[in-house]
Amino acid sequence: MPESLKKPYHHGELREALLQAGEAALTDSGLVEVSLREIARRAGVSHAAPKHHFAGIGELLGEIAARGYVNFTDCLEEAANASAEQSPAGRMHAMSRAYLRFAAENRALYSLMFGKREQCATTPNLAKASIAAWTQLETAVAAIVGPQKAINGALLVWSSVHGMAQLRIDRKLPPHIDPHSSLEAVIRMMIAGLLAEA
Amino acid sequence: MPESLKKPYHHGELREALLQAGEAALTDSGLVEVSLREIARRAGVSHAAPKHHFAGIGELLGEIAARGYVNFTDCLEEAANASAEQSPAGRMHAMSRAYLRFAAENRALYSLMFGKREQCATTPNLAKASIAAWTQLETAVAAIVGPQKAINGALLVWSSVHGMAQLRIDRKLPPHIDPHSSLEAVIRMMIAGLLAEA
DNA sequence: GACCAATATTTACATTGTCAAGATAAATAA
DNA sequence: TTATTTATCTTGACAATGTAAATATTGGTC
Repeated sequence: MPESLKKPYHHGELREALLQAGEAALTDSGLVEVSLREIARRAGVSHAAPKHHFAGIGELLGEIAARGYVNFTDCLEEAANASAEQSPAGRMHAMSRAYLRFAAENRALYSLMFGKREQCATTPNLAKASIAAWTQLETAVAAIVGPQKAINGALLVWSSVHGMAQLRIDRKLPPHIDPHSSLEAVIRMMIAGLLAEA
Repeated sequence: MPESLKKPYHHGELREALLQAGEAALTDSGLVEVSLREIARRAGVSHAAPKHHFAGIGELLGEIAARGYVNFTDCLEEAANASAEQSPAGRMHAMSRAYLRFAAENRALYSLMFGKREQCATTPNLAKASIAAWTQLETAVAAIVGPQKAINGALLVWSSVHGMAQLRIDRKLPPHIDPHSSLEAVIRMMIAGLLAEA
């Protein structure tokens, strides 16, 4: 074996490599099946190597979730700005659609971000990123119902969209329901509920 | 040790005992921590004894979830009938409140029922009980928006109430939010969204 | 060049879920 | 009543996991 192919004892970028391997393992194996040892295998290191970069699997998952939140917030922002209808309600509709789309396209990551794995540790990065997401939502809602009722309004929005996303991911909806075809109607009703309060 | 205290080799009612021990373990240890071996310990039998009554931990959890659904459906029915306001919207409000109450009082069981543990197997009992719950909800919604729009309406209701319940259980709401105090307002807005569609 | 701290590996241990092989008792048949 | 079968429970084993401790290797610093 030539010297140039021998893998070095020190990885060099292991922390970043573990985060990426973790994200890949998440989409491949699913949230429940993913394990610290498997992530280490994917990164090509021993099972105990992650210890020097993360206190445990919880911290690793927490950092992955934090990165997920950043991406998530960007997606929503982008969708709102790209919306044809630039009224507050129109922007909210676009954001809701983007929310559900993100959840459908990142099932395991979404479940991790929103509590399906209790091992996931609330790291400072995660706390910051998740608060940013909430603030974004609350701001968008305030543009509809005013700052006074923004909290309750945001709770309605988040609850309905999160509930639908999670029920869909977990396949807990009865078989005669096609969530995709009902999606627009549910968002419309939810916003109607907001407007009634405004 | 007197003969009368010596525990018999055969339990006699192990299946039922395991279900009850499982429910108890669920509320004590939480959904994530609960294990088949711990349930067996609680029931006072060896770790492999459950095998003769349940194919695996998934089946045991599935049966526990099924019993949870039955209890859940009863709670909602009872709340709707006990409601002072007997209009369809009033009954729906009472049911929503009962839903959130059930979730808050049975956190681990609720999370089990609604998909937080993928190991949970969909046994025939579970399938039947969960469909009954959905039917109950859809009927109550149909009384508000008519049978035509009942599916989408029920999806809105279930999504918002489930989302709020799960976010609360997982403590994923930002600290400045007190879900309990927002509860009534969110339910009201959700029903307003329904009525707007009617 | 010697030393030290950071980073990886190896080994070990307590858990878990599941399976296979025995032990025990209850039900059934002779 | 007695023998046999069958259901139930225990014991022991296996692979897998997360975590911790001890060891090896390397890069940076004096």
